[in-house]
Amino acid sequence: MEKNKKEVKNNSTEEKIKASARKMFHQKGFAGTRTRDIAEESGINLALLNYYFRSKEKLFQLIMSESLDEFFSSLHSVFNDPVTNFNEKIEAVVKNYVEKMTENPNIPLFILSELRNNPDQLIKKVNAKKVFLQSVFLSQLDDEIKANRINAIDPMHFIMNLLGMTVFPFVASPMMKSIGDIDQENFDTLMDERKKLIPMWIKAILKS
Amino acid sequence: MEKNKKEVKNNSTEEKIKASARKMFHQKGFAGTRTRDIAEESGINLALLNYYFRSKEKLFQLIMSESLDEFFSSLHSVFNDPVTNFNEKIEAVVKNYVEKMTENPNIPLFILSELRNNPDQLIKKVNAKKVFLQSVFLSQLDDEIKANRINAIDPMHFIMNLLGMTVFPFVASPMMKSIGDIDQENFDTLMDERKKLIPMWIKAILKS
DNA sequence: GTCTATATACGGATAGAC
DNA sequence: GTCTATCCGTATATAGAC
Repeated sequence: MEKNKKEVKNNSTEEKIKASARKMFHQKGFAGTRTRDIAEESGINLALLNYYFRSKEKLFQLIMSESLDEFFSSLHSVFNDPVTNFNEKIEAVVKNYVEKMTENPNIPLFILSELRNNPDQLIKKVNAKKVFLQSVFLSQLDDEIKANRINAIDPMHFIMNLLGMTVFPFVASPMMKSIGDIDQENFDTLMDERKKLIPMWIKAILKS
Repeated sequence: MEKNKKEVKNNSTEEKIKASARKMFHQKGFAGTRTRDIAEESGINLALLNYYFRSKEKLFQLIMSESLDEFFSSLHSVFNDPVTNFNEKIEAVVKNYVEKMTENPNIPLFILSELRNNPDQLIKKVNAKKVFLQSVFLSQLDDEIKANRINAIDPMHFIMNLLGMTVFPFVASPMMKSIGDIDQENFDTLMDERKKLIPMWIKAILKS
């Protein structure tokens, strides 16, 4: 079978380095990762890292940028999908994130801890208003409140609850496993359950 | 006025170094902090850091250990307080953590990101079963469920919701501020509101 | 494009004077 | 106890051969 561009790209040296860099940075952060680790991990020579990406810093920026995209683009597209309704959007966000983070559990903590010292990266990268404040989702939340005569909720409280319930367990997974005395398999099962439960709970909160 | 031991201790060189180390480690983590930064921050000489604490690693372990204590001891004592009831415990935990993290916003992300590579620190330090699994609080949760004939909830889901709603906004504060286009003052106001709201929402979830 | 060897800088830690 | 000066290992980055 002939290889398409994507497949070729994935096998190139450049992509191998990027894949290893992603893995290491996600695991240990910028300061905790050595370029030698990345080189070793990808089986290439250290000099090639600088040949392709110029510096550790530049390579990191690339990974960070892509990670932010991956994390926020799905939020943006779900929240602004014109065809789905309110409930469907909540279900989609939760399912989407739980599955993504089960697959790649280190992304959220990576983003949050690196953002701590460089919050500007996010501001430059993500149009906050379009992602959430002016999203289709938010007007649907408004409609929901009016239609069902339920108490208004500050959108920020709403999103904190939604992301808190969905993302926090992954950010805190070692702590959760320790507190609950459970292993990775138990943890994943719980997260799978939450795909159904969180949307339910979110609705219960709205009605309270 | 005569100074007591605590005050003297707080002014000592040793304590000044510890205070700066705490600040820097909380902000930038172990790998991101240079011993020179700590020395400069505290106005003391770099050599004194090693004189008092032997090594960066040892100093870090000390800070980490104290931070874990601070974070979990309150959880433990609230959850095992024999005189408070179920609702009071929830209110106490939320109030306690919101106030603590408003005062010192970097602690939770510090703990979580450092724990990522050394989960054992937590296991050694915190008796998971006593903090939560065998706590007075958990038996009260059981009673609550039976008495009110509400649906059972896995305790792990419960604690994930409680801590997720309470802790996550602080862990993700740069992201929350960006998404909501708010400043520190707005953020603190929201967090203050959550002291009342989260216990309410937690109850709504239980009844759902 | 890929390698080996190396320049250069940085960070943790200590020796030794005061 | 506190300082200055310095050692030494380590990490990033580059020069230059192939």
